[in-house]
Amino acid sequence: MRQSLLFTKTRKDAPKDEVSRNAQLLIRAGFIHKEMAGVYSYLPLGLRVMNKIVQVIRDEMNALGGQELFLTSLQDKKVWETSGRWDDAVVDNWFKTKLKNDSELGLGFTHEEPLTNLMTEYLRSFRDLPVFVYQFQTKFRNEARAKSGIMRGREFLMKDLYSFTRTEKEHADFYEKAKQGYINIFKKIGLGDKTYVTFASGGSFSKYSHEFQTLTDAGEDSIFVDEKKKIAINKEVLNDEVLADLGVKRDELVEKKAVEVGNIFSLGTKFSDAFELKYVDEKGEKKLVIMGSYGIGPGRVMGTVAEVLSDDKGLVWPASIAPFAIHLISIEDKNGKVKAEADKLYERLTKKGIEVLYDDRDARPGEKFADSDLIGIPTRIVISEKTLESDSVEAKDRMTGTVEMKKHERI
RNA sequence: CGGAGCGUGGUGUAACGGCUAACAUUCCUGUUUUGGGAACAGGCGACUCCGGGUUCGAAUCCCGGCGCUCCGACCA
Repeated sequence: MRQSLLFTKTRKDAPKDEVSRNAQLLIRAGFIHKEMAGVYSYLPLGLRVMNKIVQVIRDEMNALGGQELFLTSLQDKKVWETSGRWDDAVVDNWFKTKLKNDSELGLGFTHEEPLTNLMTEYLRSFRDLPVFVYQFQTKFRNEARAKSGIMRGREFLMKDLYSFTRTEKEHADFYEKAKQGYINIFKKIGLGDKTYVTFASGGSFSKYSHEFQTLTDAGEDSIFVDEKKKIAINKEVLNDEVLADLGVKRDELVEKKAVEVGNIFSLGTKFSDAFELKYVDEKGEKKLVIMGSYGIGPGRVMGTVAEVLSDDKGLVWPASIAPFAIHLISIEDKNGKVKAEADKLYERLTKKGIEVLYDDRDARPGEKFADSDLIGIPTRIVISEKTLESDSVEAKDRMTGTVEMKKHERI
């Protein structure tokens, strides 16, 4: 797209009411807009990144056999009373509202209840299982304190997948596949090196759950990392028993700050029991479905990338989730020759399906370069009088800073 | 929810209880300029978060709200 048409502007200064690096950079570069504490709108550049992240996740969920659906935000009180989670004493971060006739509704903070309830209508036989469904949905959580920019908001997008299986074995197999899928996702998104599969509290149906923790001081969790084994233990569950289970030694672990970018969790029969989600097995017996839940917050992932991969000049997006592949910058001359060439190149690349942000603005080079560094598109291509002399363009890698002159036809 | 700090043009800041609320930046007009946020000239833009109070006089002091940030608590 032509940058002259992009309605957002970059800023030199971050707003003073944002301290977190992710919010400062994303706001300065025009990716997000703060509506109120913990509530951010996504602007065109930010939405592009968000959609890229969503697509990486979606591909992996589909590869796991996931079927995408879209549940509602408005939640029926009765459904939640079935599991006992309507009560504010049990769940303290509900947003609740009312219909005109005074009946109460909630805004979903997760979706185990409505989905389990929905499934009772479709699951009958062992032949109907296993089933894996997922969605990208806005979650609402009335956090006592929002913080860290888009890392912990009151309204945020979440990918949540739920597994419905027949046996513990079937569940465990899928759980492992899902874990691997998550590892793939964070690798593709560019957080692989810094993201650790972390053992965390498992609840009543399994000993452990697994969190995907990305190392950053901006995180709010403390984890103990075993760098050799590439695993970690959440501080909350660190004890001798866990160390023995995992075969790691306390003195080989290093405590680090991290942010939880995903987690996977065995639910056992907690919800299927509450909703009587049963199937008939081969022998004609009714059995409870075994469930699991698997979450990733794309917004939090975006914030984490902004925290972890940025530098003092601005954002640095990995190619897989960058808003555009190429930032084309023209440094114009007097006779309009550069502009004509830049226009041509832009059209050519765009026709090939390459995503290009074309800085065609009537601005000085310094401003264009500064904006380009701030926005953080992986490859910057400069076309100017100078490059035209050698019939080439200059390509610069945002992450490494490597500059290369490329002959025009090679582009 | 407990504690701390802060609310002044779009943004970042300044202003002793006293003149028309100042500066920078952004934005608009024009001239000029074009490889790292150029220069010059002119211009737009603020009931100083809201409501009370003290005072001859409040951005400034007091009280009450609301909002934002940070620390803690919380956090499938």
